[in-house]
Amino acid sequence: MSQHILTAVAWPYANGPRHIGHVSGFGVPSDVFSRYQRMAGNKVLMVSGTDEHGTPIQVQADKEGVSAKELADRYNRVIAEDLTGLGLSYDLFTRTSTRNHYAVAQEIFKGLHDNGYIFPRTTMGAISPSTGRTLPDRYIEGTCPICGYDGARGDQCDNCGNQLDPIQLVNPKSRINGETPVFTETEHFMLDLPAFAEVLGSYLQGKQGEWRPNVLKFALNLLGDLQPRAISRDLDWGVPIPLDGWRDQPNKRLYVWFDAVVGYLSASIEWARRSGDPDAWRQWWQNPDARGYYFMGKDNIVFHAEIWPAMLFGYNGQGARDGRPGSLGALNVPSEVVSSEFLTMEGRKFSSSRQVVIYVRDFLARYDADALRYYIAVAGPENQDTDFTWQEFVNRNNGELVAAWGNLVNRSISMAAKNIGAIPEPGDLTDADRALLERSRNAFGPVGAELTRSRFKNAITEAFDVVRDANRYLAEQEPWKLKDDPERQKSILHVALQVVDDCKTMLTPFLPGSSNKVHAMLGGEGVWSGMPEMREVDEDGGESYPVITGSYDGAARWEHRPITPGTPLAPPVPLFKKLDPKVVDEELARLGE
RNA sequence: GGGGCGGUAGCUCAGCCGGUCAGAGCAUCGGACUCAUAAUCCGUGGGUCGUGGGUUCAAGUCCCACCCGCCCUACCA
Repeated sequence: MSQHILTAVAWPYANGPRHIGHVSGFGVPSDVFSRYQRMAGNKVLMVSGTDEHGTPIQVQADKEGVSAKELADRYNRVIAEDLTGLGLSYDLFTRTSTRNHYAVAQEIFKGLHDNGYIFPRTTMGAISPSTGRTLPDRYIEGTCPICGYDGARGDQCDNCGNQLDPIQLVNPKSRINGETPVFTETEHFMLDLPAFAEVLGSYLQGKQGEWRPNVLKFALNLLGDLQPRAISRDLDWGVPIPLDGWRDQPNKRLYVWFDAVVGYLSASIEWARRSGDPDAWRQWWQNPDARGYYFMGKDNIVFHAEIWPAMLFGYNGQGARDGRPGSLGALNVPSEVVSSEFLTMEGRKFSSSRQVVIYVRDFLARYDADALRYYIAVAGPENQDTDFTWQEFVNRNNGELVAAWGNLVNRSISMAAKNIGAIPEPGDLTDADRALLERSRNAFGPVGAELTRSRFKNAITEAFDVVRDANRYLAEQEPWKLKDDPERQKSILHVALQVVDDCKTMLTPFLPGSSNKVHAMLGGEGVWSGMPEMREVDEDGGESYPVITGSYDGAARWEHRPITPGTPLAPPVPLFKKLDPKVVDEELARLGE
């Protein structure tokens, strides 16, 4: 049964290039999932984009002497290029600075406001005197009033660990430019999260046994202490507040997190419009049978398991104050929130400033996308923090990707091409032949089941078990010794090629680029698994910007597919590059300290 | 300070509701093979499952405390 599946991928923040830790959290897992779901026959809509508003981008732009928009333009493009290079199959990867996004974010705000879930409140805020902008707590530092440590930040003292308010700091200073912040009354809008305690509670309870326990436990725990949360800031870079008297205020904008989570919806709407059917998004957002899967790193659980559902409930009129759905109609809340843990780099936290980092761009300049995808799938932070080391990367690449899978493909096709020149016709099959064929064919079920549950490590490990069995089969059958028994040799090679084809199919979600190569090497025609492309678009003739999109309805299906004897075979080219162990030292030398 | 997650062989990691759970891959060592990017295949050593208590007939697997690492900590005051 075909199902509509929304793959909502966390929006990378456009204040700089993204590193491999970022894409290990949201990028690769969401793409593996989406590719599998498409192969399984479901209608996938995979959306994301760059998150471009907020103070950190403004601060970075000020530092570089450019406007926030210019900075966002630059990194939007860089990030889009990188994600395309990784082969992430977005149906639409857009950005939050589009007119469409502004309109949709404002619509959600209005819907929540109309239903009474947003209210104003006067608070004390720190303002930068030179810019008039909100100075976020963590950009203020001073002397800790509790322990006297003089590098305390406005939100917390790193020395004594106490949580602070910036107004408590002795001698507060802006970390941006050293000026003394002014504490002044300012009016902001608050989202009334307590009004959703009940509906969120039953929503989350209903996910028991379905979501990863760490996500659910975390979200349930937050329920105990829901407080109204500010959804506006004193800043000129962001989405204006769509209320009379506020709309035109130059220094009031929606808090970046509020508009960012709306991006899933606005991107879906943008996608629909570009696809020629402006209402197509409704199939993923309003069809009760549709499912929405959200992928992110663990730092984002609160927004996806708590706040975004609350916003949707409020928009639908399903909180404590009831209400009615906004003009878009009632919207689906997330079916599942899939969170990754964190990747560390050679035992340390990623840090751009300390050069403890490898950017996606730099990685792809030297290594293949599938090599990184493989590493993240098999050794990434799926259930706990994991460590990326160059040694481990080289080991995995050379010992597993190249030596096990790449070599199986190469030796099988090579022998068949050399001896027969085509996919051979099998003769009578032995027990060993049938055992391997069944083993391979029967793997689709369990591997697919793991993929459905987002258990990617288990899935790829089980697929690789088949690869190992195939290598063992060849070692036992020794087809290279059967020059005087060509019929038996043909049968063996037929079996080997069939299993290579099965493995290629099962590895497609993880390794789409190399699977396409195997498809072609085995004489397959047409597109096997579609790859993303960047395209320049605009809004009604406005400024153009890049998006990632693509046609992913290739031939790939999640099923055993009989190979066709007689299909001509050419000598194969190696699937993957074997890495010189020296790259470990070279890469380590690039890291800071 | 509060909440959460993790600490399992040299390395990277699997181990849902307690009872073949002490595992996989790589690395080491020994052997086989040569079709293949010196790849593959077979065999082998190695861990008191962070520490200390407790519950139980039985605990990496549950409870408590502690140590270490990581994530979150809005609003208000």
